[in-house]
Amino acid sequence: MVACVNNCLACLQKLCMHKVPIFTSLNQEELRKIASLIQHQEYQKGEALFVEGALVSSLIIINEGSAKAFRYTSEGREQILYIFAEGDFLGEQNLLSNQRASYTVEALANVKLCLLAKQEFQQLLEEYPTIAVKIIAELGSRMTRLENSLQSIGVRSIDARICSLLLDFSLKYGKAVPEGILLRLPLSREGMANYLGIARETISRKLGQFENEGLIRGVSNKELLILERDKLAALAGELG
Amino acid sequence: MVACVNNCLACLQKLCMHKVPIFTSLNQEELRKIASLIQHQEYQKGEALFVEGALVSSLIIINEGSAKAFRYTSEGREQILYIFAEGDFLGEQNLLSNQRASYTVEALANVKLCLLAKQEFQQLLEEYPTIAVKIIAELGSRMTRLENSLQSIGVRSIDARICSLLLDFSLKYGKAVPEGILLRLPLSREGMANYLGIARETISRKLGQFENEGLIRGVSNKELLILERDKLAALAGELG
DNA sequence: TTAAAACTTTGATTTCAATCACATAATTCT
DNA sequence: AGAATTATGTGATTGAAATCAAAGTTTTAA
Repeated sequence: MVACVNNCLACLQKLCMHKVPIFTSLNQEELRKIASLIQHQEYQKGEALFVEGALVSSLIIINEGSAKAFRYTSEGREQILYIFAEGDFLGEQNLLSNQRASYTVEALANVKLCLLAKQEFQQLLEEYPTIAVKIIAELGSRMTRLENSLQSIGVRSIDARICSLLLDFSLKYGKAVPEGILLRLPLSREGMANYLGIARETISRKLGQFENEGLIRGVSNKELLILERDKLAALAGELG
Repeated sequence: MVACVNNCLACLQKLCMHKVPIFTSLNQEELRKIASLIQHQEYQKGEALFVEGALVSSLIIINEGSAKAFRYTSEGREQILYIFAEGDFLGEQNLLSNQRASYTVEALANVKLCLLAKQEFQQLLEEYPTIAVKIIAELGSRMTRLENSLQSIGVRSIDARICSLLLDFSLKYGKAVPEGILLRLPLSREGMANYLGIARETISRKLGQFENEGLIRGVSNKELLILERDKLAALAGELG
């Protein structure tokens, strides 16, 4: 018996539920129950998980990979609103208030998703009210992130905004190495430009400038090394 | 008896609870119960309801007046994040996830507040789980608004951003009059500049330009008339 | 493996809003 | 009311990033 339970636990560890904070209040028994309700899907890089205006019918949890959420501005530029990574969930708005998706979400790399159907999700909320509180908390922190973006996009100095972005990425995608922080960029130059609302060429130039100043070093196109984290933070204005 | 109930109902109408969507699922009996828990406060124009970093101990509902939420950018500029109006609530993050306030909130005019203490609020959530769902829904729509701001601030054309702002304001603060929409601005020129992340002088110039073009007419310093809503919307890029 | 397509860098030029400086208007205070 | 303070408007100048243009580079696909 014990062996079996251990076995099951081991198998649960691999599931998205363990990566997502909204389920942390549940015990093993409950998690197992939910696990049986979860569906899986995979998308290739570049595919849309859903598009603006869609009615999303499941809670989507990212189990592997990452995705960007964006809309088009009136100028036709793509404005990126969020980068979702492993453990993030999305689609909750559509499930709880019946709104249509307010942005398109597209895979930045191949992604594996865990899906929880609307009905099951709503039932779950009734059964475990603590989940609702967790969701409110998570939405709160997501709002804080959005507020940060809004603030940093409101900063006029583009240098500061780019530094903020690099530091942001370093927290999520960086690995400490002897020389500094090695960073695998989730976005292309164009993507970063769209995230910050600036021109692609400007990112290139600024990154080049930072490299000349010895703050960073380009390793490959998609990887860079942060050499002087502190100076970068100072440039960013200690915003985070 | 009936008279008494009517009386009580009449009195309830005046309370903030009726202005705030999170309580709409409750019946009269329940509302009355909550009403007894509510405290009142008033702030003068310019006073801070709370400052960034504070531990807010109540759910705050705006019963009259309006307030701005802002932070300082690394450049020392005030970046406005939200304008709260009658019926909006705030402070829920601090109550549910014990975070400190991530912005300062300051009265734009004299405001009357209804306060619901943390304990009572949490108890309420347990008693009426539907309130949690309402809150999630409301947070969702607030996020949508933030996303809109983020998108519109990401729009490079400043004309478009100003038009968006005017149209936004017209929905909340505008009255239809024969000539168009009469708008009492909740923010000064400087405030608008801080909301959009641009210079005060630029707002002045653009507003002047729009007036020359016949899109708007300045009535007084704080009031303006939108003459050509459609053209304004076209300039805004139909964003809303 | 090469060809094509997509992405990136770099340079030259232009544009538009920030800044500076000051005049004018509107509020607030006593 | 009148002075003081604060907010707003306008012109001149500057500067930084957008745009345009074109050459490299990397990735993808055939």
